[in-house]
Amino acid sequence: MSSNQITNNIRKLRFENDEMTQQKLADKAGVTRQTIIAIEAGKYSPSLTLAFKIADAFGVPIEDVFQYQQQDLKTNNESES
Amino acid sequence: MSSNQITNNIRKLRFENDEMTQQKLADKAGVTRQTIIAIEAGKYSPSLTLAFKIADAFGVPIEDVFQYQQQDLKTNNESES
DNA sequence: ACATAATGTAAAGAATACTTTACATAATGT
DNA sequence: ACATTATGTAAAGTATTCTTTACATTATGT
Repeated sequence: MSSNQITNNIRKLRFENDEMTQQKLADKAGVTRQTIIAIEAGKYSPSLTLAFKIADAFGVPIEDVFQYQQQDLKTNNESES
Repeated sequence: MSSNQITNNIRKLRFENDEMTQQKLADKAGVTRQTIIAIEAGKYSPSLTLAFKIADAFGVPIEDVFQYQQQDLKTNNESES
């Protein structure tokens, strides 16, 4: 239940950052490689703390790494573009 | 151990947003009032999903609500090969 | 051929986030 | 005085995240 509403660009960012390995990212973020694998694969979403650490590892804001797919909180009409 | 490294401006943002009550914020974020109380008081940090929902409730990016106090950033040179 | 590095799956247990229920207090309104 | 609203504490239970361990596959180097 409550499947994951968060997508991410971790794989893309790893390759853009000198092909950083999952292990290297795990070290930088202070978690295990398994955690990186699971999050990168979208199996579950990280804690906010880990999200900050991963974003820091790439030197970008959280929003550049993770995107929240809001399904329907309510009809929040914000037509942009 | 591993006490919370995340601070937040929820209380300030609530009052700036027409004195939004904790209950109202909880409704908007889809969690219970207890969860809002605990996070606002810094008892624990939210999941990334909830962080996004709370930021959305105020119409601001996550960084405007939550700040990561990084204590020791890991040096880059420890698994260089 | 063999070793090593990088990625992947799986599953049990520990740690943390979140819910539910219950009760308490101060402030406001009738 | 009484009811209602907003905030707070606490504690037990559920759900989710994260760790630990083990093993598999593909690619690269010697």
